[in-house]
Amino acid sequence: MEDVKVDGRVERGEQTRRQILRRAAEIASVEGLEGLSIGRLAGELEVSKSGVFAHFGSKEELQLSTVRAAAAIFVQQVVEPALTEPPGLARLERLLDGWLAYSENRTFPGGCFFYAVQAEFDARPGRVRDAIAGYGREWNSYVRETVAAIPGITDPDQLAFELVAFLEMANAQSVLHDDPDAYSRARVAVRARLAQAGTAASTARR
Amino acid sequence: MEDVKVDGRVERGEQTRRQILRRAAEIASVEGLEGLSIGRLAGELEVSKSGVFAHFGSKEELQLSTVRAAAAIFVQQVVEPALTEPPGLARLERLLDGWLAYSENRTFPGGCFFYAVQAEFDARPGRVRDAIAGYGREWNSYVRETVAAIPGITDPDQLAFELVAFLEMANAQSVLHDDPDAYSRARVAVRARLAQAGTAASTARR
DNA sequence: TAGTTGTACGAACGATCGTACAATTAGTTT
DNA sequence: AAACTAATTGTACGATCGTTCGTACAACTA
Repeated sequence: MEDVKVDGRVERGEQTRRQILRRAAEIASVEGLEGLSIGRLAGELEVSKSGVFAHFGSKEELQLSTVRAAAAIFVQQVVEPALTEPPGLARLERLLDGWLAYSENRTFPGGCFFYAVQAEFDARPGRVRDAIAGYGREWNSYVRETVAAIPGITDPDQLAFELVAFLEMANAQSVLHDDPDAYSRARVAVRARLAQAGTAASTARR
Repeated sequence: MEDVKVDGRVERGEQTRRQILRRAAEIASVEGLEGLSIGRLAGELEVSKSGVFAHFGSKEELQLSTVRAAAAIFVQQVVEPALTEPPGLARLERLLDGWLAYSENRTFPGGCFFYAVQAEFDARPGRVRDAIAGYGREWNSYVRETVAAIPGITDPDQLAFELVAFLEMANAQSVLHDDPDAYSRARVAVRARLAQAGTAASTARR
């Protein structure tokens, strides 16, 4: 085994850091990354304000670390389960179902973390926006490639655009209007769209 | 003519108020309704902080007024042009095109005002959220009814959900990634989905 | 002309923001 | 046990937040 940390001090520090970031991601999914305040975070976690601050050195770094932490949770919750399926339609369906479950289960109390912070930072320049946009591109291209691995798909870019649109719409409607039906509408939309793409593919194959 | 305001004082006040709200809606589309600060607004408009404050009495009231002002602009920009078309497919297409133009033209510098503030307030209770949710419901039901007015449409709720999803996705992608192609993808998606609904309708009619 | 109303202003309020720095505690190494 | 190191704390700072207050002045009414 490598990387065995025997130093109890840094061990404790890393645990504190993890707790901070977990709570930070929860708060940010509801109040946004600007709504995140170091003082409030410290109060809720019952640690000192300077203790929280020392872990990151600046508010921007706290925001960036929060985004990274949320991305790790997203990958674990949505992307990794889909990787157990073989490439193709099965993996795509698992991916989309996983996303809807991730949103519906309120992995983050405010619904999808990235929906919230994307809308918050999409129009203001800076490192936080760049990080969010980077993860967004990664997610888009992962969906596109998963779609493209299905035989007979003609326009994976277009199809990925539409599928992701259904997911985000479900999240938005559910959180804003407390409407659980949004998810079933998204599932209906996904199923119909994939069926359409499937028949188009088999028609083109003739 | 009714409502003739001859009082130059309130006339001047209303004009100031309009200027404040126009700028407030612009700022909020980029920085959010919480990013709106009375001091900053006063600074940019070169009026006093207390002058701005006096118009609304509280920050929450300023936010509510800003939402109402943005809604009026939205209606004028998107809803009203569609009303010149007769109910049916023509009106729906005009409505969706109008929405995409409203977003693409950056009527608000941060893209669609309601996309921004919806994501900001969707998970926190209060009067601002209620107002935003109310306008969201109005918009959804207006799209649904416009869809339902097309002969042969079977599930207007589902179709409206999908169409609005394409619009919001285009706005989100365009603003975050500076990707103008997002709008053409949305237009492709809308056209294909309407064609699909149309053929389903004519098939069912046989 | 005298009195009243409405808008805008400047100054100040307590609270909270992010940040800085020295002191302290806990754990590791000699 | 002493020296050292890393995590955490307490105190303090300047800036900005929303809000309150008394005032100035223009515009209306009588």
